[in-house]
Amino acid sequence: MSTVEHTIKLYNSLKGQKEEFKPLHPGYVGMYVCGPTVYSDVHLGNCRTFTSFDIIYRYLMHIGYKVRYVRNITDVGHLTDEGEDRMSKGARVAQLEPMEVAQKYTVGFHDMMRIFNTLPPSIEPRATGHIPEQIKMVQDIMERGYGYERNGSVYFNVRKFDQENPGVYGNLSGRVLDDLLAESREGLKSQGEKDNPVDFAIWMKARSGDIMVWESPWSVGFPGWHLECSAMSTKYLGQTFDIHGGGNDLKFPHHENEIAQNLGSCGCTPANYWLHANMLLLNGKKMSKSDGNTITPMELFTGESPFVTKGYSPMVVKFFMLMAHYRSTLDITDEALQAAEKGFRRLMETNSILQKMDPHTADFDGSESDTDRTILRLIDEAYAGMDDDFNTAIALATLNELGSYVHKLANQQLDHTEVAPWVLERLKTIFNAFIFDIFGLNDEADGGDDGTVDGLMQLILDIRAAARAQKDWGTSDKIRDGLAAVGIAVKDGKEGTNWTKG
RNA sequence: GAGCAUGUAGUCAAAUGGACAAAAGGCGCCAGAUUGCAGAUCUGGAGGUGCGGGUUCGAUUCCUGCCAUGCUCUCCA
Repeated sequence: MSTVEHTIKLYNSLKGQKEEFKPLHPGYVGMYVCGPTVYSDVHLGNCRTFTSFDIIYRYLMHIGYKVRYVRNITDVGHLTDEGEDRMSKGARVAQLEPMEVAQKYTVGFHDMMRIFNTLPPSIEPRATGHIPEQIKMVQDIMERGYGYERNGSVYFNVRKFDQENPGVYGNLSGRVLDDLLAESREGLKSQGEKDNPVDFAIWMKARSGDIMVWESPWSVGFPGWHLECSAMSTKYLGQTFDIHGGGNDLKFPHHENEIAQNLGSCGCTPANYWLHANMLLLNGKKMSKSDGNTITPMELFTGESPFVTKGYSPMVVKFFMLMAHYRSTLDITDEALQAAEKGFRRLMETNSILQKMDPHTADFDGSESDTDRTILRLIDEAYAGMDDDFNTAIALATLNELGSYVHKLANQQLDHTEVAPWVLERLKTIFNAFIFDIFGLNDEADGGDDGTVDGLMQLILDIRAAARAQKDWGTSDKIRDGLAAVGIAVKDGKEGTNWTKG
């Protein structure tokens, strides 16, 4: 039984267009997202990808889906440009056990995901914990004739796969196999033991010095990089599932090879919908360690970077990400972050004003005003934005428009009777839902306070109000300036005096 | 070198084959209201579809060339 009333449209990379989302089982969604390779600190770009999919996860749940969200940890098999396992290399460099490296960066990754207030996935499987499943998949692929062994390593026969499944390989990334073959023809001489340069390893025989190795029917070795996602998505979501996500840069070859492996092992397409989050830029350029155009999440938070004039809190960074659509590149600039900081604070304050409002039931005449209709229309627009490929930019813009009604009410520029009690209640519910449940923001300003500060502030502001009543501006301003010095902003309004921290 | 994307005010960014009041929204800027002042808030305003060609009654949107930027591939597991 499905209770989901929303029709979601999402951009399917497989088709290159938006289409209506139809889950395999009504009311349920299976979603797999390629997680990090834990051999170094998490990259800011990864934070965007996982934040984007966290919001997709949250939204699907919000509208009533039961979602199983699987996001893996890759801790073996992903090789560096020099052909060394990334985990092993990390271990060698730091003189640690590979599992120590994996543990260190997995913990760091989890910490960062918590800092960004993302929900943990339903299942977070590790590649090293699924070696038997991966070996089984290699066997299945070989049985179906798409794998061949060379000196203890096993390769996936891309050309044969393409001949028997025309149009599949390259479809996701918009590549033509013949072009790939032609391009790599020059490299024929150095293709090693592969029959064809486009073939890829699904099992690698260990070389001397490799430390992360397992027994297999072919050799002591380790699984190929792309295999773990195929094996683990199959294990936890089934041979065919709804959504597969990841960063845009994984489209080729990683996701293309994943599809080939799944089809090659069981003859079935893995995911119906492929979603790809786009890249983060820094000052209009790609982030790159080699030319110094890069910033880590921690540097962004602390402000210890030449690219920012100050630190920006995790929620500000997250809010900044929400201002763009997940499928667009997003350019990080100091100015844009400052804008996001103000926008975020404003939205949170608007919400806190809204949540304190009482509906005016006493003098409500039961009619529906133009304001009511506008508010309801804007709420629908916010949902319509999210329904249309999770467009957080539209949802956010709509919340801002709704916010101006909140302030008009608070300033008595709009009469309370203009908003029906039930409309106000709905507005309050929707604001909380979008900000906290869907976007996963949190109010950093009121964290960890037991009410002492509230009490103190009340006392101080009472004293100041008394001074102001006497037109004692000296005392009034001394209090305001003193509080400003410790980071508390005092704002006088029609309804009395407000204060905010930060 | 190849494939695929993207290019929207000062800035980040959304949307759209048209007309409407009107190409969202955030930040910045200007003016007014409010205020003891400041802030916040409200109202109003200035400012934009990279360059050229094509399709169309009409193009920011579709096609195409150029330029710029990005991703992937070009060596390999």
